[in-house]
Amino acid sequence: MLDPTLLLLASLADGDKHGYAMMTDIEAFAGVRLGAGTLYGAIARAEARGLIQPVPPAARRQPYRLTTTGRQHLAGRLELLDRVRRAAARGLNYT
Amino acid sequence: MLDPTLLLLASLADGDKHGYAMMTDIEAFAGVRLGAGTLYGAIARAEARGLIQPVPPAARRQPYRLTTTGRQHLAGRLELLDRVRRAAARGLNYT
DNA sequence: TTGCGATACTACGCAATACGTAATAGAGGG
DNA sequence: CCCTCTATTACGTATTGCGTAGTATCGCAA
Repeated sequence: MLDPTLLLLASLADGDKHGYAMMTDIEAFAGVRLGAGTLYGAIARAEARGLIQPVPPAARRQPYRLTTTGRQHLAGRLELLDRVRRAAARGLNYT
Repeated sequence: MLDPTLLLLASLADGDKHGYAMMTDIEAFAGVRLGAGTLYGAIARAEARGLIQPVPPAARRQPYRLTTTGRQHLAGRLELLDRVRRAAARGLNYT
């Protein structure tokens, strides 16, 4: 309902992060706490789609980095969402 | 992947519309054409959730209207998406 | 007048995915 | 020593996205 992929990519735009760090970051900026299943599922799918890539792990952590594709995908998605926002603004008094 | 519910609510913010009109409207403002299954499925769910309500039908058309709840839901969702946008802008050079 | 594309929706089924929960395990504080 | 936080894996279910097919009306052009 909230597209965890978008949240995940937005979190990684800031810099490399491992799963749990994304979880807390997303909670901080979006106010939603993704469950483990949701988050790690989305991470696996994003990696399979080439949107993110794993970077050398440290201890129990597996950090990920946005790929160029992922960055483009994120930018495209934000552009689309902005079009939706403008469309909604036609009837909604939303700035 | 694109949350048809958001698109549908954004379309209805403009004024009452029936399914097919939403389809063409959404295609116009977002550039995506939702399949019949996607759209009418999302409409049924949005109605069940009280986000939209049917208004008196004309001929073969069943128009819908945003409820107050739906309008609030849309506004909340747009606000959330704007927070995501700002978060993404931390690392992405996106205006 | 018929044939075709657009309009408008219903129904169905599969595949993807969101989401909750449990299990595992190290680390640090009280 | 226990509890909470960190960090991830695994698993089941329910929702949902999405394609396709089917039905039917309408307008228009050949």
